[in-house]
Amino acid sequence: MVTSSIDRYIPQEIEPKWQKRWEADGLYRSVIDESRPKHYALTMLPYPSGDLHIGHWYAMAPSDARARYMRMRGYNVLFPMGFDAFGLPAENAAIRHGIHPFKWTMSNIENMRRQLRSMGAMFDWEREAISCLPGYYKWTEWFFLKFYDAGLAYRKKSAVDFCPQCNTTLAREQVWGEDRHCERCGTPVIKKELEQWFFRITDYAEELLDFSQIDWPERVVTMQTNWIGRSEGAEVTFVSEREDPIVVFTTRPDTLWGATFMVLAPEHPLVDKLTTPECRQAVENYKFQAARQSEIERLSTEKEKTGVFTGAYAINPVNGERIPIWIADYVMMTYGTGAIMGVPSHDERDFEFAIKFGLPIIPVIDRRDGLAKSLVFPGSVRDGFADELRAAGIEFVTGPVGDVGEGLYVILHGDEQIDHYVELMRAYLLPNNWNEIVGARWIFIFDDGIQELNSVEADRRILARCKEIYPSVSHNRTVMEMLHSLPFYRDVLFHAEYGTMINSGPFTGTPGDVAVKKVTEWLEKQGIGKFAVNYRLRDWLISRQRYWGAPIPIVYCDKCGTVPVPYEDLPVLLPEDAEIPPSGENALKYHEGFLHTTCPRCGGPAERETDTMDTFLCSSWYQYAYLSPYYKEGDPAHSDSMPFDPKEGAYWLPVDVYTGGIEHATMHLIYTRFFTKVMRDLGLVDFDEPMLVLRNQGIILGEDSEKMSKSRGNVIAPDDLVEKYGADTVRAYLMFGWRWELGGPWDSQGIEGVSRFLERVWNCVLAPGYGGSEEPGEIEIRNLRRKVHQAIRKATEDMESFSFNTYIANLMELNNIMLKAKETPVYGTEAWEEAVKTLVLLLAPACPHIAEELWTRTGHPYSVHQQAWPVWDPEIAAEEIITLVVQVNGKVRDRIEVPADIAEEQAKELALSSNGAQRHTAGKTVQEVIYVPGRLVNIVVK
RNA sequence: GCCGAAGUGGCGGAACAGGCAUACGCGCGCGACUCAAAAUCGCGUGAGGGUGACCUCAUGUGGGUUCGAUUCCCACCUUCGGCACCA
Repeated sequence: MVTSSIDRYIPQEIEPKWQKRWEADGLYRSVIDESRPKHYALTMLPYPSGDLHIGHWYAMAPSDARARYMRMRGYNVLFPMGFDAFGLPAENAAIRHGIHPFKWTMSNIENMRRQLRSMGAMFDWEREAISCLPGYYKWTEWFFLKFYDAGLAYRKKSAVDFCPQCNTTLAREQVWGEDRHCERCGTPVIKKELEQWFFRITDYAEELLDFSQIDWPERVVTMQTNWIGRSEGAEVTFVSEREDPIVVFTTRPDTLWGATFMVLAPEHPLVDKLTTPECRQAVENYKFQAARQSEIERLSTEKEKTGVFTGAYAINPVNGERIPIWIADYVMMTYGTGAIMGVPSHDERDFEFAIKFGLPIIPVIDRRDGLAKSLVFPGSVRDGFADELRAAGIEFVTGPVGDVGEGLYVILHGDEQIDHYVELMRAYLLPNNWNEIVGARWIFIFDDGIQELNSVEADRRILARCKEIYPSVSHNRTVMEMLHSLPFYRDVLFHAEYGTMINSGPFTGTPGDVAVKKVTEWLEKQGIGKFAVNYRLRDWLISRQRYWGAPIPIVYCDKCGTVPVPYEDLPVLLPEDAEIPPSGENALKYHEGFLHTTCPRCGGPAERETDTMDTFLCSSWYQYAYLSPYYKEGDPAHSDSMPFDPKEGAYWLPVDVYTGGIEHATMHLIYTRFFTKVMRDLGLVDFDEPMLVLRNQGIILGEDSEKMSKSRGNVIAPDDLVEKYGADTVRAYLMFGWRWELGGPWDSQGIEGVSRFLERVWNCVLAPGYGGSEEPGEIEIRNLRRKVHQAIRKATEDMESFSFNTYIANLMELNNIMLKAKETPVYGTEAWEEAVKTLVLLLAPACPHIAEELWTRTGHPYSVHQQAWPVWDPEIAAEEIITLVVQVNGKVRDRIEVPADIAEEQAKELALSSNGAQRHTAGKTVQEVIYVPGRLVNIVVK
């Protein structure tokens, strides 16, 4: 079996050899085979930037290994590859090097194909799909028309995010970070009012929140859930004094009685109508500022609230209170109804706004913690008050109050204490003074009685009284503003928790856990509001002002307006002779031949839409494109065409396992789910989710633990590594070095270890071993077989759970044990042959080339990649002798070797009589003996 | 601020479902081979103590549950990621 010449392991020789052979044989061609179960393994397609980097390898090589494992498990596996080929870098290259985006892209693809081949992955190249080829983007355009026909594509003028560097609008998902920068180039975006095309992804918001059919990582589910941002509440209709209904969305209808003002977004359509002549100028100025502000760079840290009064008033529908209507940029036109009710007592933002502009703040929800505070001003009470407090067990400290002397800072807990305090205060308060209790209760004690802060009216009354007594508070516009000037009170002036309703007319006393529901029901009955759900998710802005993308198949006709290009005329081709302006503007806008066309409806002159589609559209359906790339059946296309071969779809879909980076959690991974759900509703597929299982790999950092970048000079180039170590070593190291989902810094010494491992495997399999004449012992043979079968079990479990690092470690362990056995008479036995065969088979998914070479050299028929995954025999894998740990009071004191099937009583006996146990139980009483079969005996002593 | 993930030797990391912490690899030390070095092979390698058998401590920190906790619960600290005036 061993070849006579013990060649060295030279991956550079064997790898290209096998790659050629596999390709020539079509070994990885995946065709429909009803006799076998299918497995569609998909890994995210690369953008053809020109070079495959180590991150691509890290994503693809382990994915390939797993696809190969599934194949050995008997599945008919589809593992395709393609290129997400539209996008900006191609245009930038065109500007910089004067090379056409198409040429640039295709030559990059050529190079990347070579690099991908060097990986030795089982890609089925006959299913390759490139999104910038007309045969592909014809279908991307077709999807646009289908969405348009279904009412899911619409054009709207609105303020959208625009990247000045990329010269194009962006979807909300593509604007990242605190400074709201472009996901691609990092430039902070600006706002622009533009007519843009949108996809109605919000129609699917509710369904997109349902992850019950898919096994996706928790963090992706969480990110998508947060991104969609569902919140339940109510829509309530307020009416302006001039009878204009203003609808607000609130999650806290239970705080309605505390709404003391309204705020509209500056762009709200009612603003112009509501604004009174006196306020018009200020409102106009503010609107202008607000629009401009988003164009200036946003320094978003703790922006102070701004806003202006419109001069108009609305009536609070629950209590008839007349409340002012303001506009402010902290209210977004894009969320809810673009208008809010201001409840400053129970919303931090509204509180801040009300304090700044002197709007009344009335608490309407009780504090659940019962905390209240009171500041006793110096000289406001008779002597002995502090002693009374002490006697009553009331917590307080003495401290300076401004520069007027020593006061008492009192902290109260619960109604009983507060009532007692009020009593004391009434007895001790000196004439012409007042004292207030703030927090759990809102009580103002004057020398002639007490007043509660329970309405806007009370606010005015109390404030007037206070000003009378103490004129230096005269500048305050509300009671809360006055209280707010004392830092002691600040943390109890508002709270956002649920609690019993107070100061809320007939609802006063309603407990917090039912308040929202009760009020909502009542609102519905009254016809002034209704239950409502809001989402943070926005419709998907798909227009891009770029040349290098799939054209939006729309023409604009003076007579007929917006007219979709007929299906039969697809694709709308990108003109090849377009000149990319150095400004980076859209070349299509200046391409007369493209721009001017005839209206498909009336035949008159018309202009084409020059915006192209977000490249995320191309990648939203690529898993379907792979089934039958550039599908020709529907040529010319028709509304009822299929973008892929339904026979292929019926067999392969949906994707069983999807692998890729987490950075797409709220972009590609939401879009493709949306696409699939629309496709289902259009009757194109019969399932709800595109990918059943998703696993994310982490990121490989440079050796300096920093993100790899050319400027840092810490980039690891896979081509160099393949040249030095061979692809198998690179693949195995990428699987071994880190927890796959976490990634981490590259280690150029770590890969040496894996390289040594493969050399040891080579030698283990091929170099001659024991040459003596002793007969092998039965126990040694059993031990080897046990290890082999345990290794099969472990390798299988690890592959199932994507635990690639332990999968490799397990093979290293097996190899280490085999290397020892090799120097014994076990070498050459049947058990040895089984071990060698198993090692090669288990290694095949990770290191396909060396496995194929060793397989052939050990006399097996080509190909190792058509072999079945080994099966372990539980009986052979079972341990006969086990090490039983002997603990005394939970500490390991001894280890004893016992038969695996030892009886409990016997195990306990042996444990008790063991040296270690004896040492630590001597002179003590054994209280309990715990036996965990196969693991340990724990002796509890006292 | 909110949401999520992760903290284990010098390093990457392992540990079924609460049961031997540190598998596997890197690095390091010693040894063999060599005139020498590299490569390779062998042995050792969490910290501290003891001549020794052994003992004590150690999975971010502090508590708790348990016969027993890296694992479960509570609080906190650090790092990373996402969101961010979302009503």
